[in-house]
Amino acid sequence: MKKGTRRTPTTDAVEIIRRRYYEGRPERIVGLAEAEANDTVARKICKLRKRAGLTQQQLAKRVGTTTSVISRLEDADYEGHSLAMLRRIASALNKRVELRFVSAGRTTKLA
Amino acid sequence: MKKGTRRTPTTDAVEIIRRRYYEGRPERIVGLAEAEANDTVARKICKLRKRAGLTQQQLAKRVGTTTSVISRLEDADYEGHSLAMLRRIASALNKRVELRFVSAGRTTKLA
DNA sequence: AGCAGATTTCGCAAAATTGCGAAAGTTGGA
DNA sequence: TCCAACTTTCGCAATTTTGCGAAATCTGCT
Repeated sequence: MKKGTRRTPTTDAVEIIRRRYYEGRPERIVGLAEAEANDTVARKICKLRKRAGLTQQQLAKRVGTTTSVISRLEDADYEGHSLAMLRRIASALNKRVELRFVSAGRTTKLA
Repeated sequence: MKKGTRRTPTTDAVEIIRRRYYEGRPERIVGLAEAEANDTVARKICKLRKRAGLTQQQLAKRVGTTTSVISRLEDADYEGHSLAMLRRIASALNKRVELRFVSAGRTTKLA
């Protein structure tokens, strides 16, 4: 990569698109980020809990909180998940949170 | 799985261990969760940013925040990452956050 | 219908994270 | 060494998430 005078020149397609769409418009990024299905995290927690054969109350006890909190976390509209809480839940189920930044659009395949 | 009278009986090793160690001791779980290398998330962000050839300031602009915030997120000792912020960062780099709850200890293999 | 267990919703206080600017500290090159 | 760019640290306000209990809903079963 050459050190650009103004800015690193790019031949990267996604980078070009990004510049067109988001540069100088942080709101868009924030919006995008929010919009992107958190939904999934909520469902994951829910499925995980059910798969473990636990009620919200039982999970709450293990996590060290209450049912209302668990319920909130499992709510598809909830957006406020913190890594800390996700980890607590994972630990309570003998799991571990794995985080990955993958190229937009692409879905990671597991072996 | 049979429906247990009191509680679902288990032959699952990790589940047995979990019961011995954590049941009724939510503090332990919280502790474990905190201890578990957040470190990694910080490094991921840092590497990701550098790989994209950006300075903290440039990333900050894209994300819609300041350098001090980025610096904090990249600090290995920082534990307060929120999914919302991680997503904003991912979006700013044309990526997406993928979250997974994997069995403790096991490392996921990619295809 | 009536009951017991499970989940959701409401409200508010406490705690934690983000926002932001300024100052201090680092790093690399001229 | 000096300079410019980059990163880290500090403090505090603003916003957000968690904690928690009570009441309202929902579900499945008899």
